[in-house]
Amino acid sequence: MSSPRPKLIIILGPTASGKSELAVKLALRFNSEQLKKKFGINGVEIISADSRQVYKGMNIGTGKITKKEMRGIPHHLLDVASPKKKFTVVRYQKLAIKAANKILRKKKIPLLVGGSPFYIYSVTEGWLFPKLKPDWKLRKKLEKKSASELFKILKKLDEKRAKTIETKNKRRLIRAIEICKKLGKVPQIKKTPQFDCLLIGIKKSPQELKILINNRLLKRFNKGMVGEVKNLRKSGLSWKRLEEFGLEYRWIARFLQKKISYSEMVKILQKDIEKFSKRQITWFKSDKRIHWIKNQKDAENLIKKF
RNA sequence: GCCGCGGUAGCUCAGGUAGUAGAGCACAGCUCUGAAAAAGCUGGGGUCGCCAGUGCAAGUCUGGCCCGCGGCA
Repeated sequence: MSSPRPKLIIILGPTASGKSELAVKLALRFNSEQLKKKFGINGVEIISADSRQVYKGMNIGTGKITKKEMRGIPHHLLDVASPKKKFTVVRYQKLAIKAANKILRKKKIPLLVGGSPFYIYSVTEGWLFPKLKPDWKLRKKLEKKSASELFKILKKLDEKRAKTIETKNKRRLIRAIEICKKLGKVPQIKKTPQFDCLLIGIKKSPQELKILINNRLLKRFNKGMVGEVKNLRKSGLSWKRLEEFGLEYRWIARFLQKKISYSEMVKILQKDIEKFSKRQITWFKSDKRIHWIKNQKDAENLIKKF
């Protein structure tokens, strides 16, 4: 047996559930002299686990925490990439693990906070992704083929992977083929978890969540979210790129292109964010390790025990 | 009152020549091996406006009635 793994606390939950705010409150609490002494730590720092907040210039639409709201708590992995460039989960994983270790070296506790399940689990599970960068040129070529054609190609290259892959999901099929072309086969994924994780989930009823999403959306528009997208456009982002970001960026882009009206945009966006939150919940729901909490006190108690 | 057009899933609508109904959206559930706020999958739902007629068989043909929309008077 190796020495016990360092501790990592994760705050997760659907969008608009109040993760960022809770995280700051918890951090402030555990930064108090009393608790620092009690647990023999130097405090807490926050690492964002959000696949869109990593981009510079995407603030209102991603609900990125402001300097003021941070209340002096250091936040990592915000604004670490240009929206012009593709940022992927492997890059995130690397940076997040690096940040966590840096925090631990200061004898502080890292608090991973966010709602991007794929990103969160890449860190907690320590997935070892196939060591192969995306080949965008190849992808573009394969994109022209139909799903069934792609499936046939994959079946020839790697029958085993073909058995478990979704036969109509072109994006996944293309990635699998990409891997086969370079590595022969799609390797089975290995896990090397590096941290001892405490997973805390924020629980909200569907009705509650719907209201929170709606109110937050209107607030974002009032804060100038449309202007933010215009600025991104001005800085050289294509409509296609904005489309890729999804949700706010996708629908505002369509509105700015006059493909939909303002009221349509607001209505569709509201629905789309609700659907997104359901997808997040689907992902978390099957994870029995998550402790679902109702309030800050529950979280504090869990962390103290941990 | 007359003439047109329409009444099919919660919504918008497809359904030559009759053979017990489909699509998109919505809703519900799910997947996740370098785009993950991405990309996909599965499912529940309809006495086809009402009544009668013709046919072995009627959203589908015939007649009547009801409702909505447009036009004429």
